[in-house]
Amino acid sequence: MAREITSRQENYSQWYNDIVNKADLAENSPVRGCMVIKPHGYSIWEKMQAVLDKMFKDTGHTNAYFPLFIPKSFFSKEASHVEGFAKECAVVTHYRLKNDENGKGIIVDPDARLEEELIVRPTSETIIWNTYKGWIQSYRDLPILVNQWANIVRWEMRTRLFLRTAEFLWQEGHTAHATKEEAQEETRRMINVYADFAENWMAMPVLKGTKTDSERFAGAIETYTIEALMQDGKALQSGTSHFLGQNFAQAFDVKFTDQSGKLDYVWATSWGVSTRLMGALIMAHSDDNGLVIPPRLAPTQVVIVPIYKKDAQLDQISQKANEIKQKLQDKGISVKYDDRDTQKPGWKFTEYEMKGVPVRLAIGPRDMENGTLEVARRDTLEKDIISQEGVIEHVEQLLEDIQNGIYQKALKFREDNTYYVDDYEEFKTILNEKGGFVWAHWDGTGETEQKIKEDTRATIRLVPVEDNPEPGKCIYSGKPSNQRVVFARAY
RNA sequence: CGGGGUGUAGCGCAGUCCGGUUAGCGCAUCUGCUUUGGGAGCAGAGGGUCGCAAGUUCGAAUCUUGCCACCCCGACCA
Repeated sequence: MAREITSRQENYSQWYNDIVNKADLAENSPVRGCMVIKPHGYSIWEKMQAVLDKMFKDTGHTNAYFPLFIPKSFFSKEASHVEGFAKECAVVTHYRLKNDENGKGIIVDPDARLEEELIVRPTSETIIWNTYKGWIQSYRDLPILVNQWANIVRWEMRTRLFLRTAEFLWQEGHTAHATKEEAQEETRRMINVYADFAENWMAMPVLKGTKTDSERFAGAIETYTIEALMQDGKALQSGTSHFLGQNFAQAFDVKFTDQSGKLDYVWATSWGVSTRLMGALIMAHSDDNGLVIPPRLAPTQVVIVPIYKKDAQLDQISQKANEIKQKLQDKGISVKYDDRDTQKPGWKFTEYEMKGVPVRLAIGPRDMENGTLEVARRDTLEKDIISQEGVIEHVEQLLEDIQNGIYQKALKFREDNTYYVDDYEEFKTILNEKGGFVWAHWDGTGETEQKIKEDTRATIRLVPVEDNPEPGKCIYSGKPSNQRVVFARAY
């Protein structure tokens, strides 16, 4: 069989592209930097959405929707926010096309220039806080706990499917609170929701912490992040939660009267995860045979493939397969019975392997005689012959084992690629030759952070939030350091 | 936006240096027969503005100029 997926060892980024392609997740579109998310890829995203949405609802949030377009003037109201996003905004300047008088086809009508140009949202803080101004007068109006599922546009120079595209899908939570403490608590609550999702659903271990000044969200006081380690030793920021202080309330003049009758600005948070999680999912678990999806996010958890020569055999096998399918579905397991006669069994095996279906059952004439079937697990590629009698319980257990197994595998990988380093030369060597997370002391200055970045291309992924930080000496400057921070090269 | 590379059938490529039959090959597609426990075999068939535009020439996929797109490596970023 021809090897169609480039191995990770040979060319990691080609491997990634091959997985996206062969697993039918997404493809490039005619529009530069934008992607078409294909049905299989979108199904996985929908599973993620469903789980996250429930988690948001369970923590008291409600969905709403704000416009795609933001008046340009809104942007200039929060200084650091503008600075952060200005360079990557798409701008709508006209509202009409017309036929060119010189016969050159459709052109932008120069008479249809917008009085105020519109920004295609790169994030929605400004339009939301402009709106919240009208919603909030009193402490009785607070908190506001709103989330929206939306697309946003950030005009990126270099794009990669899922990891960085000009347009992407995400959710953005935007909350308003009466007190600083409550907003800070919300910020931490949501980063914990993300960590919970990453670990228990995506089976992807993450580190939690805060961002340094240079890596912080434009307009935030504090940014919390979850960072995962990919198989090539690079970190991937997988979700962020921001404590915005009163920055946006001040910019948009959103005040409320508190219980003592005093007027104050409202406290804010925002938090988001995006279709980038798809990239994380791929690079956390997949192998040289294709995608590996954690069972809890797999659109199809079990596929049943019949093997037969004669139609009579197929009828018999189908009866058994449908029976098993029904029983599995009764347990809440999603099952596909693939009885297409247009593809051969071997073809189907490879196909579902590339697409990452966690469990495959195969039933052939021999099985029908023996009362058995073949069960194959995607993560380890192990195959077993089991009795048809115990198949339901076996599959239920197997799905749990796979979910747990790939988490443990990813965790072990992270542990094997985590280093504690106190010597700068060793620090550089590790980042150059191995990658991974490097815990090292840092003097807390932007200068040092910048120098290390120039030297090694590694950035501070996060500053761990620790109760009893261990002080030391900065790996670069030798100056005193409060605690170790986590360095890595990142996506 | 810098450096490198590539645009030829749905996909992957050869042909381009050195211009010259009807532009090929593999995979995929379609038809037929045989097959079916890890991407089946044989036979046949269909499918092309050679990225776009202009130029040189009797003649351009091939040479010249300009443009566009995509990929890889940097800078910037979720």
